[in-house]
Amino acid sequence: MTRRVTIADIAAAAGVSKGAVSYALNGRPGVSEATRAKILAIAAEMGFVPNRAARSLSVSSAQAVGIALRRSPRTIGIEPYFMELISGIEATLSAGSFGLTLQIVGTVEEELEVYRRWWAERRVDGVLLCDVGTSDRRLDFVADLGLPAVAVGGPIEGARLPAVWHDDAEPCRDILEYLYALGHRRIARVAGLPRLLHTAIRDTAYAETAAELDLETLTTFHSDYTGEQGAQITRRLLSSSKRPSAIIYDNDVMAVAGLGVAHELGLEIPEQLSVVAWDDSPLCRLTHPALTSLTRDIPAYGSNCAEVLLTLIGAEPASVEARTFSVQCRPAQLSPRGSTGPAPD
Amino acid sequence: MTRRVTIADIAAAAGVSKGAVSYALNGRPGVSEATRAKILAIAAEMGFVPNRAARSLSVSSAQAVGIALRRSPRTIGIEPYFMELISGIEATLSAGSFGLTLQIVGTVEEELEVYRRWWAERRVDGVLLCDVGTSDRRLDFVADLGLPAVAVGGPIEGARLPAVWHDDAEPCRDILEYLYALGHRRIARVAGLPRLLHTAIRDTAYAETAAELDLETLTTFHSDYTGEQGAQITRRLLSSSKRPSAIIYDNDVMAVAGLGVAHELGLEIPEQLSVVAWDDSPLCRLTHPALTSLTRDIPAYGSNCAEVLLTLIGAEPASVEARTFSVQCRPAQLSPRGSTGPAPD
DNA sequence: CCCAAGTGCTTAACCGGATAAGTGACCCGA
DNA sequence: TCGGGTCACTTATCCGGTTAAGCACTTGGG
Repeated sequence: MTRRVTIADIAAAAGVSKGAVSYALNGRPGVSEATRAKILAIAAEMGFVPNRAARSLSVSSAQAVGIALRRSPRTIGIEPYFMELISGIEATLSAGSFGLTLQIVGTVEEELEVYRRWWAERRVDGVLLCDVGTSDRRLDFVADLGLPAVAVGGPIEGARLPAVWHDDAEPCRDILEYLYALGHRRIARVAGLPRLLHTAIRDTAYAETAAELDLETLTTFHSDYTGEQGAQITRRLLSSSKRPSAIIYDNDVMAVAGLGVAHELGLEIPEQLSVVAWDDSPLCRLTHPALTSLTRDIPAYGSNCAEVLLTLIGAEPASVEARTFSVQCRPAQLSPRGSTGPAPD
Repeated sequence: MTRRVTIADIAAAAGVSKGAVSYALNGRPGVSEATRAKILAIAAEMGFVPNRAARSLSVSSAQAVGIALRRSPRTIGIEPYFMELISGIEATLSAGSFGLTLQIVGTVEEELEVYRRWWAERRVDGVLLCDVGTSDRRLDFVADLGLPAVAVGGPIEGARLPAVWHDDAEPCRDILEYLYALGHRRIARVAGLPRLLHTAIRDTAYAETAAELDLETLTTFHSDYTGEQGAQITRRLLSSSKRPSAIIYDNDVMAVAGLGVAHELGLEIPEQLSVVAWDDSPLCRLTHPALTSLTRDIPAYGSNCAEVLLTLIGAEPASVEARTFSVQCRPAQLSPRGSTGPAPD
């Protein structure tokens, strides 16, 4: 149980003052190169690591960013998306020697309260807002608070904070045109929560493309992203007299559940039904047949978001451009696999 | 952009000294009840939240615990286990107003380095060690460091720190006896990483039970828990001349992948093959047929671990019992579903 | 030769809390 | 009436860093 080393210890060992040690360690002028080298050597030898609280108190920065996730404990694990996102975020943060603070909340009110507390406590220097909604109270809330934040999703019109997002419209067109080319005319879509921004964007894009092509029907059912609802909606869809020949799911979990229901009903995939999933996670390759899906690099996306947040935190408060710019990532690419094929006659 | 309120602000507003405010807010003697009430009222009105860094610096506690996960960014999302665990941990921590710091690392060396840094920085008051191995360098490392830690897994003989664990032997017997009762005599097992403690425990338990029952064969293949390896091993197993009539998987992801391979080979489940999965996540109910699996309450498990860690952090350093006790949780329960049935003749 | 500027370091204040020690005012009992 | 004890608060110091200000000492230009 070694004792923690402070700059006072180093100062004593080097025969200089605390101030000189601080200057030397932070690469600031005020000490000669010879002294600096000596201090650095002693610090390294003693295994010095600055006390985070002391530094935070001095420079008013926590060297940490926060994420508050609004999910139920039972369903949070099933979607690979978040862990992949967090993993990407974390990679960038730790490269910049920032920490990641995670909190799971139940309601928006709780989430806002968490942001307020983090801000007041100075526990984090900024936050990442996930699950951006069409009208999202959190955006103004954190902006009013003056808490640096980046929206993981967009684009957001009139935003007071940066957003990092993928174009969702293009992949929607890609999917529909692909299915159309395969001969599908009756298509169903099991969408996510309607209050989420990307759901709304996809809704519009699908509707527009469906109108351009001469599809017979494109019916959309909104769900809560869980396997249960995905299965339930699929069961209803496949039992109806006018069964679709293809179903598009807004996430991978519902697509897997839908595939299960198709098996349950004895349908051959892709001969009798084609299935497409958003968010290509390893989950899409576990099933048989493997799921045709829209591939995005989620860890890279997380890294992007974290980079923008770090820039924002480091930026001068005056630079408004830095606060409202938004980054558009490469749109998702369609990865055709075994779950899609020509429409039945 | 409101300004943060400090105890000096409250002191000025109440017409008392900083010290009196501190006593009042912390419920310590030293102020009259009338003054205390007045100070509390003013603090509440001004929306006071103590600066975390300042308090940490004074009391030498970070009010946070850390988790370092050793996983690749690409596969970290697929296993629901971790997110569920974290969610349970988080619930307990935030109830005790502790924060959770998460870091993802690549190697053991990095992980140890993270613990050392966290300790030196005083960024966390304690850590949770996941994926406990049969001979785990981390246990001694954190103990030597004097960093409070709880092992998420066990039991660990001669442990210098508390462990929270489930009995894994009993469920192993349950599974084998259940499959035996269904008439299965040729059983295969796709196990996890052999270096992990619970894999070793299960290895032993299966071997013992297999010896008691008069099973024809129980072959075990070790894997890395990924769907790829699960699929690959399953493909080999099912293609062999002496095909098992039942396969037990050490996690849900491999079981789902195995189910996919069985479909791919045209096998009827459960008529021709029975499948059992460990760790009943929502994933097990997405497939068709739904997977028979071993149900544990992972969020509750996480909560338990966090509680033990909080106790440990709060405990007097002298109390050795508190540092080495271990908590055994309710063993996993077998939840039979559609993926298991009588053995074929 | 002397003053100004620069170098290299020390000193001390500060961040925002916690807390030991100090200080009156008051009460009580001998 | 006076010493001792308690109460209610203030003062001052500390935690471990950062940083403005101060201070010797060197150097160079006029």
